[in-house]
Amino acid sequence: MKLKKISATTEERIKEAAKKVFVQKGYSGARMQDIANEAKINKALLHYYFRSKDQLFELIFMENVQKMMPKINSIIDSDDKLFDKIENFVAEYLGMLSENPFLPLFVVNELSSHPERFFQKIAPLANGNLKVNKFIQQIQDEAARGKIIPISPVTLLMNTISLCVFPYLGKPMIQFVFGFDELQYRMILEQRKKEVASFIINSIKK
Amino acid sequence: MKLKKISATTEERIKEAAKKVFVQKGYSGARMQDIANEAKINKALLHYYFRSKDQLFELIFMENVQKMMPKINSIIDSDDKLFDKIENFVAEYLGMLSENPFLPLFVVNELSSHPERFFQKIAPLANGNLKVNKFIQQIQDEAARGKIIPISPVTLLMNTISLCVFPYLGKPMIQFVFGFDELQYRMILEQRKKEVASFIINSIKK
DNA sequence: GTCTATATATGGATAGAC
DNA sequence: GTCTATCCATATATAGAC
Repeated sequence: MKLKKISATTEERIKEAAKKVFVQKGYSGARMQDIANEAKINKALLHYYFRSKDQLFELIFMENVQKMMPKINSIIDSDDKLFDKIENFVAEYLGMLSENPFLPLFVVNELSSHPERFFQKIAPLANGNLKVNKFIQQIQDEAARGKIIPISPVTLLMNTISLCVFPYLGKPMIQFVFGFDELQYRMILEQRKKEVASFIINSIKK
Repeated sequence: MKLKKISATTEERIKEAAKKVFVQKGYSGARMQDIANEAKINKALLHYYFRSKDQLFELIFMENVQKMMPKINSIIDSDDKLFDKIENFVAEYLGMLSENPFLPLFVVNELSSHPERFFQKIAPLANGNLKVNKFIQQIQDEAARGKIIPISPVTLLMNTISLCVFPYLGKPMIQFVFGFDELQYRMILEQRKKEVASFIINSIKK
């Protein structure tokens, strides 16, 4: 019996490969040859599908950045109670990160080294503005009711994101400092899914 | 009256310039020409002082990584009480970061994109192992005495480092998401020096 | 030590055959 | 659509004058 085509289209293979290489090496570290090798195709074909390195990068970058915002917004802007919201946020965010472990470094790194690329071309489309109004109100309400300590919403959000994201950004550094191997580190990341929310809630609970 | 030479030696100027450029653009993003311009000298002179880009980078990288470890160790390994230790650690660490705001991205980025460079050549010298024994003992003791919730020392340290470092790594991202300008962000970073330690202590205190 | 000029290598991009 | 061969710009590195 004839098998259905297993391999993805060339275009898809290139995008997969490009993501892998860009994420690993950053824009300027990545070589078109690396991407071609990774996709097991010829270098010229990259240019056939995506005119230039710049265009290929922008596409990959966009596709991946855009994944992040909507999810975050829908949680931040939900009607859940504050503690539930924090738990949902952490669960959702860490889940997304464990599926895209290199995305934060990719974003942070390229945002830092080529801010102009981002702010000129990508930011206008990405609509990066968080919907924080409801969230701010909740924090103020809970503080007024004496349920949590007074804390600025920005601080709370920054701390939450820090606790979620840093272990992915700092993976090699942390592994080095603590001496963890890959398996150990994966277990630690897994365990954090349980720990992080309660760490945050503890710190603001009265 | 004859003034003492104000300008640093050429070698020093190159190192300053190289740090600035490498930190800003990463290894592969940095151009020797950029460094030469920054140091206001000729490109050839770079090679005269430091044979190759690779060697220059390694030197800069090393010098900066080595700054981090000893300080951290001396605090972690001190005889201070746990809460004091956390406060000292955060104060010291955030102080260091505010003097070297781009160092974390530099380290994390290069560690991720060129792990081989680091692990082969740099790690053996840097002696990255944290002295955590005393710290572990303290946490276990305090938990046994019911002063803090049970928490793994690794988790506590990772969270602490996350809360300190991430705002520097994710600066452009956070600025974009929250819409902060430079001044606002600097103020937020400044404010965190007061907030972070108590956030952590709150979360583990019973 | 510092410069200008140049050699050499690398990597993005294109031409043209199939 | 996919390949090989090639072009061309850029960047590292060196030679050699001062």
